[in-house]
Amino acid sequence: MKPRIPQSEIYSTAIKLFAEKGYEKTTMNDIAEDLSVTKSNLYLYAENKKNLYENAIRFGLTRWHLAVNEKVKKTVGIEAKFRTLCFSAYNYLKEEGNLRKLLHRDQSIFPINSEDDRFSDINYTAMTILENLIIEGIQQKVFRKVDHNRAARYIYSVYIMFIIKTYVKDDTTTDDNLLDTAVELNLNGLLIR
Amino acid sequence: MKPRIPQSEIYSTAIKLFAEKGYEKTTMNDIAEDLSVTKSNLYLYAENKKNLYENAIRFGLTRWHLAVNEKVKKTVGIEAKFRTLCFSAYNYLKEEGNLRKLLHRDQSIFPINSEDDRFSDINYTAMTILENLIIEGIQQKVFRKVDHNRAARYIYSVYIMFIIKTYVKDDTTTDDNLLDTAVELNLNGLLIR
Amino acid sequence: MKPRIPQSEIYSTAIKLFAEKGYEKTTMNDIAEDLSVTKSNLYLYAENKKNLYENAIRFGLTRWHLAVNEKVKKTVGIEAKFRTLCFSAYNYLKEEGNLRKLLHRDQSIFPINSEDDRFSDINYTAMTILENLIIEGIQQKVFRKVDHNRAARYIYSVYIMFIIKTYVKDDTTTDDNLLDTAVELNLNGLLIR
Amino acid sequence: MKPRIPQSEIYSTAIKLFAEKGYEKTTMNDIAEDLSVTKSNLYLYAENKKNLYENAIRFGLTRWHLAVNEKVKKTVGIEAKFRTLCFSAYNYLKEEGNLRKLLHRDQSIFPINSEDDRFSDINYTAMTILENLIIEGIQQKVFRKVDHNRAARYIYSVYIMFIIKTYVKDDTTTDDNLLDTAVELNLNGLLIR
DNA sequence: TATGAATGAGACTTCATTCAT
DNA sequence: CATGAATGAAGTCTCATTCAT
Repeated sequence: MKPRIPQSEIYSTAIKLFAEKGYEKTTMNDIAEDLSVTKSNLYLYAENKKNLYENAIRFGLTRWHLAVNEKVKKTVGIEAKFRTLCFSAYNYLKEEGNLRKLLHRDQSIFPINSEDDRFSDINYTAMTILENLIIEGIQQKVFRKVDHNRAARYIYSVYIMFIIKTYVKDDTTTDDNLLDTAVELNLNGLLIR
Repeated sequence: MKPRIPQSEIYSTAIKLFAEKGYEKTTMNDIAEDLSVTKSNLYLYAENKKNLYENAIRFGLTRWHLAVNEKVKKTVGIEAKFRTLCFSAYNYLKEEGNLRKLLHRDQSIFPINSEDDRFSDINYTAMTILENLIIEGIQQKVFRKVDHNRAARYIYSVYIMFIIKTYVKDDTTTDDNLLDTAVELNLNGLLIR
Repeated sequence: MKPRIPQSEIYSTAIKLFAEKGYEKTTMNDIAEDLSVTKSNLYLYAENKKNLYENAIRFGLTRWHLAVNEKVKKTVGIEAKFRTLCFSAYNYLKEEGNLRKLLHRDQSIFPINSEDDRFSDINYTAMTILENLIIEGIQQKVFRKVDHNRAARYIYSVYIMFIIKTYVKDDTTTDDNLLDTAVELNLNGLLIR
Repeated sequence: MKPRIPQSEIYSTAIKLFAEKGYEKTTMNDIAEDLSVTKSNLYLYAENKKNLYENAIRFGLTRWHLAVNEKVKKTVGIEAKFRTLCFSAYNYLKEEGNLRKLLHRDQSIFPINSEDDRFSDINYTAMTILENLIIEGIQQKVFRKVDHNRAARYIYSVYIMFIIKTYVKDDTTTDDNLLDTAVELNLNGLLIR
């Protein structure tokens, strides 16, 4: 008998298909077939379509944040951490094309306003990492005394938008320099001269 | 007998509904009803749903660009023109909530890369306005010698993203200062010091 | 183009099929096919399955009551009216096998308690005819002074049950004498000796 | 290891659930869960759903009849036996709400005609008790010379129907007087004056 | 004996699109 | 031009039943 399908596989597949065809055009059957499983079997793992969609995104975002956080932790120094945060988040999506495409498709995943944010919990943790970095920078007199919460929210969403849009299709051909510029720009904006 | 429905009315209605409920959730019937017309009658004006969607967007974008262009033409001086471009585009969307919501929903309307751009022709004209402004600025030695095409593309999409995301829901409550900052930042980046 | 299907035809067909196979086992497709119509077309006439079911019953009951009422009106004399009421109700179902089978299947159509009666409005009119008859009989000193409401409710439901259960399958072979006995028994119970 | 589940427990549970939600709406899973058993395990005890349903009813009816028969045996005198039969059958259902509700739901369990009676064997024994009582009464010249078989069948089903319909919902609030009246009425009909 | 997993058949419902009038 | 009616394809979801362990 086939082994239990791991949730991660289900979510990965769901992300892949939702990314490729969009929520509406992706049928539960598509996902089931891709998993070499019957549609009804898929319903053992997913309560319903919407649910599967949200959970898959949750799964993808969390994995992304974990990876980024890992890198940031290993870095020393405020400025360096800031750059690591930006670039590792960026590079992760370079690999995970499906997640990227999904985020690209469904912009509502990252609302600039925390109200009506279905993933506020996840987005919150991510933003908190950034905010803490800014706070730390301010305390260390590296950053200017900005409104750290607003600054975090702003930079967070700008990067998200930026990252998502910068990539092209499936290939990862992209203009890294654009990000360089953007990061330096923002970092500069924060630094005390 | 009911008069021929003007295309503009059809497109406006389509934009409104697609904006409110999204492409998939909006039915041809919804649109027809809103126009006080039967579904079958609507098919006299629109080849099919996808077609109607694209044409409606085309219509909306064009009207937007025309309005912006009008304002820019009336302005004198490179820097002033640049600012007018940004702010009038922004303000237009403040009024046209439906178009804004539609753009918000379907991010693929503004791909950063011209390939796979369904509206490349329209976006192209818009970007050209910007690019010409930059070229003119360079010629007048007001702007630095940047890659004007790339700069235009970049600034164009950043503004688009920014504008779309900055608005909140239906109300037009927004943080105008954020745009101020962004505009000045970019303008500064272009100017020769 | 095929003409609009009359509602009565839809209801008749629905009654037939629901009677034959029961609510759950009857599919919308079955009904549609029997009407030589597509399933989706059927949905133009019926909001949904449950709805169609209830309305079909409503239709059937109403037609039944109208027919009975017609006969009663033409009859003279309390006792005669009482008998006409019982027997014409009985005979009608003899013809309308489908309605009978449906009532047989779904006993909840005739709850002895008016609460939770989905068809209280229809059942009410029927019972009222009976009750008025009893009231009239009491006034004319033909019937004993019974609690006319309770008596009506009791007799109504006993007859219903009786009538429904007495018939056999499709053929109308039945023991008319049983009804004779029952009617006389109840009539006797009401009469002043 | 869990002990073998007694059949009686399975049937009781099945009756309970079928009574509450009806045949179609009750899933094998519901029953299994209520028994704290897996669905697949349930299939060790029940061949299939229909089968389980019928056997559960069989079980319930038999237990009912046994209880009633017990009481009747202990009673002396034709008339008294007749009353005991009616009232103990009635009172038993007062306690066994689930069985009652099930009978209420599925009227086909008691067809007035022995053909197409799935439980003819069980109903037969019950009716036989009644018929024998009538025969005995006739022999003792207490009852009139009626067609004992027909009388038994008639009275049996009227009582069944009556009993089932008289109860209200879950509570056992009911109009006992109605039954009194009915019993006396029928008994009167049988007695030699 | 027990069970988690799988499945196939089917249910209801929605809609873009066409067609006959 | 206009439209009511019809349709077909597809979509989500449920469940009795079986199978491999």
